[in-house]
Amino acid sequence: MAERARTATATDAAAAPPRRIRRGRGAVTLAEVAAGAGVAPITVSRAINNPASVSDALRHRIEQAVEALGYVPNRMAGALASARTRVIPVIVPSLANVVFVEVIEGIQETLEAEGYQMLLGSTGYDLATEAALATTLLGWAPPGMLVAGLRHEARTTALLRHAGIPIVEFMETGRAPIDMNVGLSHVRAGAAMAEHLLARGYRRIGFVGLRLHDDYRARQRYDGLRRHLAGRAAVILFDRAGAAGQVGGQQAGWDALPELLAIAPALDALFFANDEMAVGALLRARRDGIDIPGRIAIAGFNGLPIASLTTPALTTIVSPRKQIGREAAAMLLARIAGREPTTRRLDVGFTLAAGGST
Amino acid sequence: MAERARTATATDAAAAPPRRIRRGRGAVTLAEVAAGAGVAPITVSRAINNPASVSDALRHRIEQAVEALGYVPNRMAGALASARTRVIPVIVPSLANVVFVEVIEGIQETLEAEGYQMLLGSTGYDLATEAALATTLLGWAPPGMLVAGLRHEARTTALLRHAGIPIVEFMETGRAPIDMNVGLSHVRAGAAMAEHLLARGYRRIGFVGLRLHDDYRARQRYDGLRRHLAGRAAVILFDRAGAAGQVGGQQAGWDALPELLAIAPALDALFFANDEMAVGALLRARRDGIDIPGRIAIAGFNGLPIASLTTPALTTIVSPRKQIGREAAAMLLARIAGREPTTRRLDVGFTLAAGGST
DNA sequence: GCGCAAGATGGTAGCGCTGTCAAATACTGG
DNA sequence: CCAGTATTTGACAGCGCTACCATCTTGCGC
Repeated sequence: MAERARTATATDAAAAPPRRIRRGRGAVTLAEVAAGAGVAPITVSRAINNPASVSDALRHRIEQAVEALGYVPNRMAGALASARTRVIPVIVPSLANVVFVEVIEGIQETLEAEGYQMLLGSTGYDLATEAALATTLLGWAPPGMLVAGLRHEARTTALLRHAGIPIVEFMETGRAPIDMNVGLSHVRAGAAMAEHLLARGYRRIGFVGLRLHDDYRARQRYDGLRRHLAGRAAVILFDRAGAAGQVGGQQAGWDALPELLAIAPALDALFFANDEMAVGALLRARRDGIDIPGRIAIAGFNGLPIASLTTPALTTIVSPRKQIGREAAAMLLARIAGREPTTRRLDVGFTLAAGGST
Repeated sequence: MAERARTATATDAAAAPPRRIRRGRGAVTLAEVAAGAGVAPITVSRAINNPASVSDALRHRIEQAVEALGYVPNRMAGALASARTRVIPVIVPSLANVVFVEVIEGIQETLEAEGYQMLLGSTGYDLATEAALATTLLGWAPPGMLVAGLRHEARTTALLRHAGIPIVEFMETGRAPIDMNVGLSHVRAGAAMAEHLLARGYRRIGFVGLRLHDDYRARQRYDGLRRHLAGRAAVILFDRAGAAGQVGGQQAGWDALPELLAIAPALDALFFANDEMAVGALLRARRDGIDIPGRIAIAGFNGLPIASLTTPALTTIVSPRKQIGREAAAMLLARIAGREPTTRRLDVGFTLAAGGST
């Protein structure tokens, strides 16, 4: 401080410039703690970030000063100075969808264990929003980043590719990830359900989704279903309208069931884009006295806990959502730590849980 | 840059100190953009943060340079220099609980509209974790903070109270908030359900929750129930064990129903801590052929969409979750902007949705 | 008791950006 | 064409912290 002042004075000669007062937010700074403890600022920094490198006596004195003054380290200053942050942005389409929430929990759990913090952003299934979000979040100079999905605007891909940090795209597997990828093949999941429905004798199958342009993973399941059934069973796609950012929900399934039965009475099975819709349909069938699977079979996707509690139990495909989150975070942390993860492309797979609904 | 070098040389005389090289993360900086566009750094800063204050020609040139170099502003440097962040931390107990997710959506929506970013932290219903989280998050020098609940450790309360920023505690109403408060009275909600059950003729009522020490809001509903029923009906509390951080779930309700009927066969109504548990119980009743409400009545809390789709429809108390989020965020933003919100204590109320389950 | 290694502490200079004020330029009316 | 004002641009310092290196203690072997 004194040094700085001297230099300034020398520069301005005897001008004695009016000392400008521009305080930060008035919070206690590390320098004040240092003054309080009678040590240099750098020592306080060390005592906080690497306690072992400071003698017991000093560390104790510093801790007392920290306590007494209520010092809270300014992470931004620290991050700026060290060019290191422990904040990792996570971009997902929506929080309204339990599926992402569970993945996030897996991520959170893993990041937290390593002392990292998650910065969450949601796009509402809009790729332009995603691009903007990616830019903003990169501005926090994160050591890595987690993004749901492999589909992005070109500029988002370019931005992330050139950010020079490890990136994990999670949820679905596919070709050409930006960097790393964890998920499952939704196309194969659709095919697996096709095989199941085929085996149980269904031949006129409807796929029911909401806003499939947004929910392109559901669309991939449909593609897998359709291709697998080609020539062996009839498939109809019902891509229903809905509010933006909303790709499921029990109400949607509840509403869909009677409408579809009216439009396409010959259908013998319905594969819903997700369990919530399927459960909605099951509940509707229960209320309206529609026999499941006698009148029509119902299947879902995700393997939510409720799927096994309905009567009949819902046939669904169980995705290891929490595992996706854990693996994605672990892979990222490995790379951040300079280690190479076991693999950069991980397919966590899925299992089909056959219930009484098909 | 040149200025700085000159000063240094003057100080060290002709020592020609070995120019120390400590680059940041190698990202493009504002200074480089400025050089590219042939303007001063501050002008680039202005062009980005307040485009109107720069002439069209320059702005255009700068935009091109930004584009060409792929410049992403370093938010931390900006925040440090201006002592202003647009990141607002939100602390919730858990993301596994839809209820908080919906509140978060309301918050997110409102913050985003004003150009603020949400930094999410979850405590796993642990107050010590909450304290640690609050400290960490304050380190980002946020302009305000949102915290779920009114119960904290003393040090958390002290920390937040002295942080000198507006704080909103949301979810429940109660006395002595740190600063502002938005929510509903869970005690009154419990009383409202008591009144409803009484009106329908139930006199032996069980309250079923999971880890009520963690889920103290559910406990408040129980307290409201118990007090309202005192002398008019018998009340039993079932505080069931469960995994940490987990205070609901359909499975829990599914498991509870037969156990409680076995333990306390004389009960004529069950008020579950939340709709998920209640729905689990309804599904179990459906599978086991237990008549609802004939054998026993079932009620829940939250007003999740599924409550109206079950057969019979679930009697529940609808909490305006998204509204809580919106109001909390709005209140905070008002204070941040220096305006005084209409009120610092907002009770958003609730409504009882009577279904066939009671 | 001395030389030297290891450990503890401190001085200095930025990290990349913006607030403040000053200078330069453009614009207006007479 | 010029003073006077409004607008645009720039120089400078510093936000709070940590990397880097220098310095000062210690402890230890001989």
